Amino acid sequence: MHGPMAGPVHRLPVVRSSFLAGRHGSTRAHDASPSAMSVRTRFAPSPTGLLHIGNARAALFNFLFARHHGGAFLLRIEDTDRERSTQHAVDVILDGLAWMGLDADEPPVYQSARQARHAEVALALLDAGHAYRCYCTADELRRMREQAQAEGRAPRYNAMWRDRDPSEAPPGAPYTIRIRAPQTGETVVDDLVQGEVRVANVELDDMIILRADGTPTYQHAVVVDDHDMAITHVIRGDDHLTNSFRQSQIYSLMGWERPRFAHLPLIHGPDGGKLSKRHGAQSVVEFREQGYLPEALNNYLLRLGWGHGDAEVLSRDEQIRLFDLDGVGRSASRMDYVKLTHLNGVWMRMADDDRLTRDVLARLAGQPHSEQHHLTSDDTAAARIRLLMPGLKERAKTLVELAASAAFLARAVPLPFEPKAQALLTDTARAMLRDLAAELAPLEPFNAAEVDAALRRFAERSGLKLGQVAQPLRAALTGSTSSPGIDATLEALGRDETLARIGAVAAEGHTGHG
RNA sequence: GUCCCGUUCGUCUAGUGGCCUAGGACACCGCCCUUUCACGGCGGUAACACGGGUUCGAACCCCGUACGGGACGCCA
Repeated sequence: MHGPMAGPVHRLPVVRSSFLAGRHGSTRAHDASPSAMSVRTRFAPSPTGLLHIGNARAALFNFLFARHHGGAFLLRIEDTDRERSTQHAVDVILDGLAWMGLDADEPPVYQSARQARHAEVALALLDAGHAYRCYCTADELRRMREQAQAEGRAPRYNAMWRDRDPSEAPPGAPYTIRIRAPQTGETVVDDLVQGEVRVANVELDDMIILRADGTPTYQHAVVVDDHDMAITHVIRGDDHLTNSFRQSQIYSLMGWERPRFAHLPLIHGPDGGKLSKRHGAQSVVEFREQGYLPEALNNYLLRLGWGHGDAEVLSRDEQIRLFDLDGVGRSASRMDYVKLTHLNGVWMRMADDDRLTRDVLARLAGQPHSEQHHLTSDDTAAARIRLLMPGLKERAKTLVELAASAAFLARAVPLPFEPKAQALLTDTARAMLRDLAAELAPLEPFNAAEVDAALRRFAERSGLKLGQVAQPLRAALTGSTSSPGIDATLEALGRDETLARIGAVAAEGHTGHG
């Protein structure tokens, strides 16, 4: 029945209805569901060594849609282009998805492993008369397109082998298999985002489904795989909208039920053009390196092109509860790094202090430090950073900023000073700090409350404003003019380190002008 | 070139014929809080692309124009 190429049937495990019945009570019926079947979505990237944020957003929407409807989210690696598809490229995608918290519910499907099945379906179409052999060479096709375009027509295949007898072909000549597409009427796709989109069938030509070397084309492989994986909703980028017309034809020729389609508007750069390197990060690994939290990137990507009332900051649970396709906009949106950064600040403030401390430590360890600024032992630094983290995280918008703001806690005297901090350390300030040290030394316990009380006491006695005491002190202890509250900063540093740092500055002033 | 899609503050959006003298968020400006810097609070500037219809009434419905985007491979 099938041609010689038909190999073993790689039919994927299709969900058993018993498995679905009564699972998680609320698989409520929804307009978007083609039938009573449980929702199954997929993310199908081709491994190019990059997880672009456009793709990441598509993955997120597929994930959220599946979860919202109590269905399954699957992953398929479209690695039919063997040259570009390395294991490393696949790992980049897997890592990125894991970091984003978008785990698939079943093991990933590798498209390259399913070529026999793709060929089997193509041959079935051929046997049924829904497809035919085309003996045109690539060169002929190219000329055909050029001529059509020159005459103001759409660059299409002219169907020259559609009704010719294969015996007219040169013996032994290589051939491709083309679909016998309808030449009249129109193909309609009722897109869940774009609405009803229709195109006249004369605009579509007889596309190739099996190449001369027996491998499937993208359009064909996608349809066969989506069908075998029992995908109910194909949610992908807008750039695939016209593909869905051609893919629809394969579904109807095979007599398969079509999935519902949802085409998401694309993400542009801040200037409205294509997202490119000069705009900033484009891939999720870059965002991770630049100190963004996955919660923030998820939240931002969700709100880019989707809205639900005034909701701005959404946890994963809220996202799942509120997400649906009717909230997706129809126009392209621009990437706004500033807003992403703001959202990252919001999520950092809500983040767990231990987790942030670990990340900061890792970032500090990875950064080269100049030789004259030695680091204290990791344990001491970790304890100080963890203690001050509540104040630190309030002042940073990325993990990179957070690490930079925490660096002073990991350093040993002498500290590097910012120019503004240096300027605060005048001779009078150094003298004042010597007196202050005497006030601080006996504090017991050496905590924020005691430090605060001591500073106020000292300022009043010296006839100084709090700021006149706190700012030079901050400069001496941190090398900078900004930090968390000075009382908390002292507590994090501890008595010994506080006095050592004041001493280093005071002594320097003394020798410098003695 | 052909086909398809889109258009509300600078940006992301709410809005599905009367609730809109168009709401929220980021950014920006001002004030408050304050030991710095942030956070936070209060207030402000700022938009329905344009032109025709339909309707008692239009940001919302229809048509056209302009602008923007996407697709047209033996790539995915």
